Amino acid sequence: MKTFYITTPIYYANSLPHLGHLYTTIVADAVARQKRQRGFETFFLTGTDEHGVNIQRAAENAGRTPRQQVDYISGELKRMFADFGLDGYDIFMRTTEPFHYEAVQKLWRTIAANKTPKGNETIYKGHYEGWFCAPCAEFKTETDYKLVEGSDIPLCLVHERPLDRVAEESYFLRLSDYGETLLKIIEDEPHRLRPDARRNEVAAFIRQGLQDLAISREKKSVSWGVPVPDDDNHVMYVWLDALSNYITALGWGSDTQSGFEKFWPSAHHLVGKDILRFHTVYWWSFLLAAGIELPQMVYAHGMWLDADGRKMGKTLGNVVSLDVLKKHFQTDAIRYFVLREMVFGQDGNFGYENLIERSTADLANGLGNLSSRTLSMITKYRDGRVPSGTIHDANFLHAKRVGLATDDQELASVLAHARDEFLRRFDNFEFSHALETLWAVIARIDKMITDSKPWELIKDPNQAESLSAVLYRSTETLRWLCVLLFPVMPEAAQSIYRQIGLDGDLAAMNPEDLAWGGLVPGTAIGETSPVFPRLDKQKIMSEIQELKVETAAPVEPVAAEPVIEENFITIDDFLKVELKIGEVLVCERIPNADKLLRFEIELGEEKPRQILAGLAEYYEPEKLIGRKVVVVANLKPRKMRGLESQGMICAASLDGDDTAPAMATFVEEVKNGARLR
RNA sequence: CGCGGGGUGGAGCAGCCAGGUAGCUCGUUGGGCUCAUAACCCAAAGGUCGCAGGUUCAAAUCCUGUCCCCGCAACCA
Repeated sequence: MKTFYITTPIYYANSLPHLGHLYTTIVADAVARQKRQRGFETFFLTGTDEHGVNIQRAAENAGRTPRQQVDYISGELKRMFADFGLDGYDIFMRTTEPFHYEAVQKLWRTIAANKTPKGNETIYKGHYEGWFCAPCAEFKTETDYKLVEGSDIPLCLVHERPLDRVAEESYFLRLSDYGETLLKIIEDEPHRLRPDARRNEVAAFIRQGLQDLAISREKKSVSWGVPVPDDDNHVMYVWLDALSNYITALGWGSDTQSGFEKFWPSAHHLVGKDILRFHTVYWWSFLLAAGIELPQMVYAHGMWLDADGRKMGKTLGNVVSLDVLKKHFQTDAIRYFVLREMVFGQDGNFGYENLIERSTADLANGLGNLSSRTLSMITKYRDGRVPSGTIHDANFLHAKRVGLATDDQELASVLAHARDEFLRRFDNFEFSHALETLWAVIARIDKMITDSKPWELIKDPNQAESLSAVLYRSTETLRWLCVLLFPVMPEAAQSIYRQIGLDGDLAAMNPEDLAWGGLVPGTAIGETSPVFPRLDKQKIMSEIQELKVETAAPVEPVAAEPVIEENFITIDDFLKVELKIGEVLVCERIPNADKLLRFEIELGEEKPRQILAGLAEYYEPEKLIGRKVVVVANLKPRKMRGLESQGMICAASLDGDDTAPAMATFVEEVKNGARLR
């Protein structure tokens, strides 16, 4: 039997579910459903990655044990999946499962027993000292962190949080020996890494040269993880532990490997483009080192941006809320939207308004309306029974007169072609294009109905067969669409199917077996009701707005009281800050810096001060020369771009507002060096 | 020359890899129709496919250069 194995990433159990989790899982769910329809024995994996120092921290912050933390998050994720009808997975993998521990340890041993392609030991013990970011789960080099005034501990650029200085014994995987092998695979077997643009990116990364990879941490610094075999002092690095879930979940390394043997050869990983490197360079190296076949495909999809194409983030407040989605939208509409809107592999825009518009245009006005008008006519004109589509010779002329084809052949072949194209596109992960082909069919049927004017045919006894044919063709097309669309919108498809009067389970119907004429004339249609209720855009948008205000509001009063108290400073505190008036003598741009301006400022001291400020985006340097400015004169000097900045220029701006700041100045004449107080 | 993505009618996008009369959705205007969830159908207006070269019988598509926008990185006390 044909098999198919599809995975989402296992989601890191340190934060609550968000749109990204929902999206990848919807895609995997749709693919899995279609493969099942088509007779593939399918295994669909999702789950949580539950180890690492970051989860230890998240647990501490929440006053939980790590175990409670991961139970909580994986519970929330399961609940979210249930809310959105994503219950088709075969395993909810958790890396804290005992069987996973055993299997990962076996993987470690297997790797250690092998040699690299260059004949070296795969794993060796060494020392690593560096700045480590727990959320990223990786060591940071100079270019990956920033230093902040008054602290020797750098911040991670991604997470804006202090790094840990990690100087410890560590096991390393000799990744540096695998670069050439990896490159060759990427070049010779391009289907394993998609889409193309991402493949090039990964290849470029490998060509830069691979560093050996630390694959363990000392237990004393990280205890929450899988122990390294035969060394009590070490715990596995979280990526090795996490990535191997894709095989341990199938039983690799256990007594019963049959699942692994059956499904692994057809493995397809869906990942966000942010974790592609881990799923190719690292994961593939682990597999190569262990002598295990590589997955068939790693597909990196894009990210959802907001309606204006900006990255979603808490600071911008433009994050799509799963609660809002659940409250206001049908899950099938959401599923359709994400699959239709995003060209798979590229980034896409997600706004509630886009979702409403597409739901209205494609689902309510398109598919829903076609179903509605067809079934309604069958009720009114044919006593609720699907009529025969046959037009006999005697009525050919009548049919031709209203522009109706006398047989079904053309439509049947259009549908067959659309079906093939849909499946081909779907197989190729081109969901958006796949769906387009079906909507072209809907438009065609709408046109057939409008052109043949059933409401007039009903008045002419000679056109009885023409009318029946129109209704049959439309209904039969709907039947096809239900089978094809089931993976994308299971509930709606099944609902329309039932309304047509059919009671089979679409999950088990192979679209490849669809044949024109499968709908038996005489079938009594079911009870009809709108499948996609019309959405009132204004109403929904204002409700969403209210919800935002409601949820945002309560935070403030609670925080307000104590904070204000703390925010007062004494006059002594203020006098510590030496604010002086200075005159700009020199102002110029600094090469290779977009934001920095270099100033020389006369403060009534022996020498002018050199001060750097991030104003280049807002001011013409030449125009600032001669201007009086307010300078913080006793700020600790700091180097930027290799130049020392000996103070700071005061300017007004709003937090989170990226409009131009305004430099402080005076209306009256002030002498250089005058102090503000 | 830091890395990547993108510039196609009013808006959002597809087409580009495998050159051959520029397409989709929404919007606008006019018309038709009434079976249908104020829906559906037709028609029209609207594009120098960022710009400049080149290859070619033929370029949105391939090549070279260039400008602009968006992420990321650097830089912003």
